[in-house]
Amino acid sequence: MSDSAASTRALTADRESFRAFLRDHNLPVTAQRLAIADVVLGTDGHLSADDVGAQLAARGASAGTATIYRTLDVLMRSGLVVERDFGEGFKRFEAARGVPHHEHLICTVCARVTEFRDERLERMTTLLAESHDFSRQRHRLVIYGLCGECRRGSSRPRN
Amino acid sequence: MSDSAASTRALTADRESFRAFLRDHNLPVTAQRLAIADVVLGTDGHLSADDVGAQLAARGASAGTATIYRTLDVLMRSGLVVERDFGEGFKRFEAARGVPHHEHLICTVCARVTEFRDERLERMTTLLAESHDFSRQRHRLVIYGLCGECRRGSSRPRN
DNA sequence: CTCATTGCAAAGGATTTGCACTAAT
DNA sequence: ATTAGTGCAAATCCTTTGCAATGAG
Repeated sequence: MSDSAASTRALTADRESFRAFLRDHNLPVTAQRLAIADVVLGTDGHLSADDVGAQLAARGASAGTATIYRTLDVLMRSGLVVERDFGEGFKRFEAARGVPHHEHLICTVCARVTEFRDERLERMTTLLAESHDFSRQRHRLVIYGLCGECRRGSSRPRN
Repeated sequence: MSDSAASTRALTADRESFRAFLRDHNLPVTAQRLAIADVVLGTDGHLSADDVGAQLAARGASAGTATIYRTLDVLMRSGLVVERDFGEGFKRFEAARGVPHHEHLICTVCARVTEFRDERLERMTTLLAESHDFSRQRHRLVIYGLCGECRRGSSRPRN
């Protein structure tokens, strides 16, 4: 099975989940909501609100800025999308894809974002919190560095 | 020796470092710069630009918003202050106090910020980056949870 | 005296909100 | 028909910038 087939199938499932969420909450199913959901749930990237608008345009659809933000909010409340803040001055949105939690590696040259999960780290953060009289609820780790491609100089780094 | 005596001494040293930095870079030593430096270097908290303005007012001093931001920028370039983004929609500024790097624990009830440093974590992030073909430059870890006081219910939690 | 800083106000970018209009149920 | 959603523009929040007036060296 190809990656795109897998992602299409995942998208279909999530799309249905979103419709169900809207129905269960008596929220109208609008073309804009579905289009925005398709964009965000159908990508494994981390999109800004602006990126979502651009993706809509690329697909021949469109939605006002306010609608994009409002729909992203609905998607977050549905649990299908999570919000990320990498300290760039704006938020990014990522399909939750049922993944419980993961960390991010960000390339300081090309801004590529890579995800990973590590159990030892999960345990370590719990212990670290406890040793400072905190009870851990969640954590966020971002590692900044050079990705392989940029380090090997495929394109000349600017930093 | 009391804590306040220690922090006053540290403040004096940092204040001098800042004057030296200004001199070395042919930057005028102004009353505003010194007042802002005093506020930020004399606190071990994490202040927003707004907090700095409020602290200035509390001390009978004052500076325009632009000057506060511009001076915070000078302080960061001098290495005496570091910028933090906890995803609140604005930046916070913290006296570097010669500490090379540390993580943050944030209480989700009272917003208290506690700092700590852990060598194993430093090493682990390097290894995690390497295992994903990244070369680590720096990282940021924030653990959210309940601080001891809030957990013990000194004041009733809202979460 | 000369050049950088200051403060104010205007400009900016990201996000939110008010409101008349349109569409879903 | 109702009720909520949509788009636009105005408003907000944090931060930066332009520029005339001010102050440091």
